[in-house]
Amino acid sequence: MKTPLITILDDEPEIRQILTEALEEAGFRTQSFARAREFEASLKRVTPDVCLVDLSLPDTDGLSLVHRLALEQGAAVIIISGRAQVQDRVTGLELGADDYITKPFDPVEVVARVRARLRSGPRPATQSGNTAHFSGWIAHFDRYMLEDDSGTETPFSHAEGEVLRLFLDSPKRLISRSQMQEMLGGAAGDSFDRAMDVRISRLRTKLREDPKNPRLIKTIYGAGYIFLGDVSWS
Amino acid sequence: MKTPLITILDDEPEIRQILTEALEEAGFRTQSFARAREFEASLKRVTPDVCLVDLSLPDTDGLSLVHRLALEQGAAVIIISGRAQVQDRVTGLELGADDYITKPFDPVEVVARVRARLRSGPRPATQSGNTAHFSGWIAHFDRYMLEDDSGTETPFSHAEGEVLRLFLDSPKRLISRSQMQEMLGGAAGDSFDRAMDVRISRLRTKLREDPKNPRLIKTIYGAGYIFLGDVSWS
DNA sequence: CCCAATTGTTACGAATTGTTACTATGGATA
DNA sequence: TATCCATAGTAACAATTCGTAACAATTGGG
Repeated sequence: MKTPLITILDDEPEIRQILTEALEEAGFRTQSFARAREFEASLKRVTPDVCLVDLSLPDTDGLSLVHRLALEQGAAVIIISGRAQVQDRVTGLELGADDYITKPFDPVEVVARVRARLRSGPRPATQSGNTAHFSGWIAHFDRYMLEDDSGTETPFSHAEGEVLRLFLDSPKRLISRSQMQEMLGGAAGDSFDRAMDVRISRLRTKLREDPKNPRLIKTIYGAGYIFLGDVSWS
Repeated sequence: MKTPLITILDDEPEIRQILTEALEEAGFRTQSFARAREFEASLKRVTPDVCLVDLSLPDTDGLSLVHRLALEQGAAVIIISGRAQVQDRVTGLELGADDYITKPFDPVEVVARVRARLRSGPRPATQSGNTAHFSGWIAHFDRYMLEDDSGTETPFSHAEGEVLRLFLDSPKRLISRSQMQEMLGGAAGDSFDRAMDVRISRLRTKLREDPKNPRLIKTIYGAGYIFLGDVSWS
């Protein structure tokens, strides 16, 4: 994993320096800018992992900048602002910021919040894609088609697609039976809903899985299922 | 997408009510709990999208709960705490919380921060904390596989994994029988649950242990078990 | 209405887990 | 040391959960 890149956008040199120092101490790469114009220019070349943005900038309306950032870039956005009213924080967050820190701040806390944002991974694409790649397969949810590594396509049904999407949205994590019931049919009422087993069985057939020796959908007896395999959406 | 589920864990009824009201007003489903025990019981059935957790709970150490939540569950964790020191906030975030809100809070801001967490999607599968090395063995909890020093892999079951994880979380410390009952099934109802012995016996078989001459799981007659062996997680 | 595709239901075999029963061991006591 | 008994190990059995084939119900198109 590359060392994450954090960008700082603030017009006060002192703030920039404090943040830069603290972040580099913590092992991150940093870039800092005083004005939005330069900041946006740099975005065309590199994509930071987290952006720290001060709202009170001379040359732009900070909020609209945050809005565009949050929408277009994959970076997490943390607002650092002197405006501490609840209303300010709420509008900042509603516009798409991932966190809101008020001045004066403690650099240690800023670093901790940056780490928290990095942990939660890259921001999901604004348009959640409907094509997923995993372990040699491609699932086209727009066409209900499953494509194997040789390019052969097999159709899958709506019910199968629901289960598959559930797995692809939470790979490498235990998904309990009741969670599946809730997210899919919802009618979990009395316990024995074997329909779910059958759905999974049919999906497994299409994925050419052997449940005794699963490469993708692993059964955890008494607990649920885990989807192994690295998923990327596009 | 179904309406997100937010769980609230706080021992003050008033706080629970305020948060429940605000969140339901905002269109979320909610569940609230006063004590960690009930909260954890419900986690076995459903996975919330965001957990709001008060740290000052009567029946558990809130921080370790947060740590487990963040590691094991896919839910985002927001700490709500009366402790407002920077140091408290930093340790909360470092342990895996996604946000930290101090009391007194404005419910509107809480809702905005919950929305921010939902935007950033489900927490990515925990890359770290799922693999343990010990005495030539490697336990892959993400795949339920046990790898010996020659690289041969053996699957272990959910029940075996629960016991193994308990040992690996507290190596070289006495683990009493009642502790195991409590942490695992919890169904310690009538006293002598030999199921635990059987679980351990089966785990020992997989670890190729001779209980007469244990290298890893040592029985302390009348007291419990001790896991010998140096464990490191990655 | 008929047909085909999809989905749910039932039934039975297989795998995992809990329970019982018996054996072995540890530690106390005389 | 010999004896007793509570505790632990585990083989054998029972109960639970899961996989899936076969069949029934539902849906949608002619």
